Amino acid sequence: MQRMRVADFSIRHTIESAQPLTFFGDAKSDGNGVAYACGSSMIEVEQKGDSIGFRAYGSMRAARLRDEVRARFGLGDDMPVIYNNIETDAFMKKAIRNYRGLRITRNDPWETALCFVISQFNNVKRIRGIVKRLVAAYGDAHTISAGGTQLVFREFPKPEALAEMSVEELMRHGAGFRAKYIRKLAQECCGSFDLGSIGRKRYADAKDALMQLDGVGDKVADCTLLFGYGKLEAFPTDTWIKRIVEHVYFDGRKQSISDIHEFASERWGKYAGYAQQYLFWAGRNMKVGR
DNA sequence: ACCCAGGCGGGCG
DNA sequence: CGCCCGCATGGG
Repeated sequence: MQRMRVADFSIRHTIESAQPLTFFGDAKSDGNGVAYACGSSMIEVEQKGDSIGFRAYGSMRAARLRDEVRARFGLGDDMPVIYNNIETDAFMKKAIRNYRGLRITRNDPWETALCFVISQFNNVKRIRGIVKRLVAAYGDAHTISAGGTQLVFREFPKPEALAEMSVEELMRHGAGFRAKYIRKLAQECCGSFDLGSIGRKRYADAKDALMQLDGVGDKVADCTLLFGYGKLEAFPTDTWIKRIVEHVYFDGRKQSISDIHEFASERWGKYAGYAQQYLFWAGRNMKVGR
């Protein structure tokens, strides 16, 4: 078990706030830890006060594990600077007070894109169920021995595994009308579409490229850029964010999606993604506009 | 029963 | 362009 001191970090808020880890990781019962598959390794992270402990089952060197955990949970983000930039008003101030330590996680782009393609016109509980059934059905299995007992886990399914499944087969896991998008996304990602090149583009170009994919629109592209590529200026605008922004900043007046993008970009700039996650989680838990 | 969910593509004006 | 509609499925 390695340990690391952390400031301005809450693993609970981070893993509960409907990020990719919510969809494929398993939270500890007390909410202060999570286990997730990272390639062929299983990683466990838990938090006690201002330090985290973490370990990997499977072949992962200590230095690589440390880098993975640091990157995955956004522990390199300068939270005092970010808070200073997004604490623009009373609502944001309260959101930061209530959810301090919530970080933007950085996940595998393929995993992120798939999770958010599944998220469309769906709810968090069902998204998680569908993702976990896909992992159980199509993820490569690994057995690890820990203290005399054996543990089996499955890694996230590779695009190659999903690409060869029929739409009907994928629908058996409750994916509904998204099954055709899942299949096409998988085929593209193990075919001509280069997910690696997206990260090297600037935000606007990367978004245009992602939106070429069938089933990836404005919102899924922004989620993929934020949680998969760490592009913190992305401001995913779903029904919750739209309603919250209209309620908090426009006195309830309806705004278009592009109005909201423009507003967020002007107000929070390169940290709009962080503002979005605090708005989303605080507003959703307060049922703003509901 | 009815409504909605971290939207998207297609068709229309 | 902007607007409107249908869409699989299951929980509240």
